Amino acid sequence: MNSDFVIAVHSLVLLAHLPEGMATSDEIAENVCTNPVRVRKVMSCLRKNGFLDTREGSGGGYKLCRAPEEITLADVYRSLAAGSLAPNWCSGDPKKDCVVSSNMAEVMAGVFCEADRQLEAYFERITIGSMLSGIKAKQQA
Amino acid sequence: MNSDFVIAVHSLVLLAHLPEGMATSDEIAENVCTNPVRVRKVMSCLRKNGFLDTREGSGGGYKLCRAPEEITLADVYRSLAAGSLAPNWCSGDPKKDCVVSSNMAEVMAGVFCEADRQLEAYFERITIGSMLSGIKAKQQA
DNA sequence: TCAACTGTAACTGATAATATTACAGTACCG
DNA sequence: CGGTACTGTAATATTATCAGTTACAGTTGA
Repeated sequence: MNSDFVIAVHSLVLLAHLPEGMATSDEIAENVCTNPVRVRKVMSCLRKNGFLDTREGSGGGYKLCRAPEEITLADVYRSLAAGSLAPNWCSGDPKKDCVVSSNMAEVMAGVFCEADRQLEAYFERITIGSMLSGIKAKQQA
Repeated sequence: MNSDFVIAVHSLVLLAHLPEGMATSDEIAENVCTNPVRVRKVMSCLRKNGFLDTREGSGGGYKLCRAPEEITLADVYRSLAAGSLAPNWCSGDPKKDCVVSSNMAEVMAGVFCEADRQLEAYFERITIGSMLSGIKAKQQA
C-alpha cells in the first residue's frame, strides 16, 4: 500500500495535538517528513470526507472539525486506501480450460476482499484520539 | 504486497487438483500466467518450508507433501509475505522535538504489526483444500 | 551422454511511489 | 487596492519496486 494512509493519520494526530488544532501544509510536511504538495493532496481528500476544514489565503491552513475520538483509522482507510491489500497482479486466465486457472482470479479476489473487511474492522477499533494518548503515554515512560 | 503469495497459493491449489499431485515449473507457470523462473523461486521457498518436495532432473518437478486441508493460507503468508502490510515508508523523525513526530513511527509500526496478526488470523481459516473446493463448486454453478 | 528438469544470479524493462517545479486561485492585512 | 501567505492541482522528474528474460551450473533418469 502507498503511504498516503500513514501521512493522513500522522497529520490528524498532529492536528489533534496542537493547541489551536491548526497547521499549514508546510508545518505538517516538516513534521511528517515529506513535501507540502503531498500533504495538501492528502488533506484535500480528508476535507472532502469531512474530517477537517481548510482555509485558503494568508493565515490559512488545516483544522480538525471532528473530535479525535470520533475519527477511526477505518474512516481514514476507507477515504484513501480501501482495497489496497490485494496485489494488482492477477494469476490464472479465465479463457483457459483448466478449472483452477480459469477461476483462480475470481476466488482470490474474494479472499482479498474479505481480508480487506477484516482489516477495516481492526482499524475501526483505533481512533486518532487513542493514538495520540498512546504517544503521550510513551513520552512519560 | 507483491504477488509471490498469489503465485504460491495458485500453485498449491493446482498441485492439489492434479491427479498425480505433481507438475513442472513450466506447467505451473503456464497455468498461473507467469514465467517458470519466478515459479521456481516461489516453489523453492515453499519447499524450504516443507509444503512440497522437488525432484530435479528429467521427469522431475514439484509435488505436494502435505494434505491440502492442512495447509492454511497463513502458513503460506508467513513463508513469503509476512509483514508486507506496512508501507515501507516511515513518517516522522525520532530526532525531532515534537512528541508526535518523534514517536509516530514506533506507534504506527505497532498498529501495522497487530494488523498483520489480524490478517494472519483470517488466513488461518482458509486452506488450500477449501480453496480448491470453492473453485470446483463454482464450476458446477 | 543426452535430454529434461531445478536452482540461482544477472540483467532489462515496466510500473508505481515519491519529490519537485510551476502557477492559478483565494483570503487577509496593510 | 497590492502584496503576502496560504491552498489546489497539473506536469514533470526521480527513484524504488515488480516482473520478465537470459544464461548457465547442477541433478537425475533413460
